[in-house]
Amino acid sequence: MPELPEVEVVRRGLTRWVAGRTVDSVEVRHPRAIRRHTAGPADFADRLTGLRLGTARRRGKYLWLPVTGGGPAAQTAAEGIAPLVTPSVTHGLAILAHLGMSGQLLVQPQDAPDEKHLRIRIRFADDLDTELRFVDQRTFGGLSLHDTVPGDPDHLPDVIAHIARDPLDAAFDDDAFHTALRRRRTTIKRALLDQSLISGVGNIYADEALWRSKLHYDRPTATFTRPRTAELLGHVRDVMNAALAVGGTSFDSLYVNVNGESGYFERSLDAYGREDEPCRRCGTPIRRRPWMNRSSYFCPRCQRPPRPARGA
DNA sequence: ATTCAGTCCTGTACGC
DNA sequence: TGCGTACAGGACTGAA
Repeated sequence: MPELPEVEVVRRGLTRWVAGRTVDSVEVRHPRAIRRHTAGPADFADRLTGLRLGTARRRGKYLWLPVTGGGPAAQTAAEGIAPLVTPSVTHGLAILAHLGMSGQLLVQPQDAPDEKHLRIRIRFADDLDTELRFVDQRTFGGLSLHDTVPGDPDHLPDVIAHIARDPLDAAFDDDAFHTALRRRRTTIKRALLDQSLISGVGNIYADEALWRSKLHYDRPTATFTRPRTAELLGHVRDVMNAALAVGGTSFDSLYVNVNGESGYFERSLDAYGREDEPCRRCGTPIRRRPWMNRSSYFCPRCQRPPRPARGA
């Protein structure tokens, strides 16, 4: 499942292979893949055509491409003629992407066979002979076009303004996170998955960071001390950086790769998916517990459950 | 305001 | 073999 490290790999690939290119045509093959674009598939395709893509950005698991143009200069470019004036004024628009559970953004030769779950195809007004494809088996992900937050240097799409910065963002505020954590009346894994508190952490990296921190997923956030929060954040960053280091090997290829090809999941996970396998610290079998319609993996010895609250 | 259950989707694995 | 069911699970929605 694409979480922050995988999405970052895609971001780099997008910047390398499609930034600076101008959209020539858009084909929406499955309306659900643009369901967040409420004006519908035709509007999405029409408005995207002629726009020039900027450098890909990321916050947590969200990706976006700020776009410029749409005016006469861009139309000239769409006809394959070099524009006299490069459009530089932002229209305050960005293409937002979320990969969901199974989404992939692929840069493919135009004559490559369609993938079985190809949802959106974007062709460009140049002679590079490659196109951008959104492929998504389960259609939890999608693309959409949005206004950006006025004055935001990263051209953040307005619809994700509520998403917190992620722990690899230089502007992530550790102290503010700790304060917000203490204020919540919830448990630590729920908090880690709350994208308005900290973004980019999904089920896999939550379990991994908790295992590294020797913390049980049901520990109340109100019990967190400043050092404990700092240690947890350190482990979140470590596990994400480790994944990024492995997953980052494939972005050099033509393919903007997304899922699992790094092998990271099979080799390096300590808790997630390891039910009944020995804990790499103490040898106790890892347990799986149903949790919020999914699973939590943990070591019952290293990660002791919290003492039940009095009066419970 | 905050918390949380329900919902969307499809391929795979598994028991009978 | 085929059928039904559980599971993978991010993020939005709406209710409490």
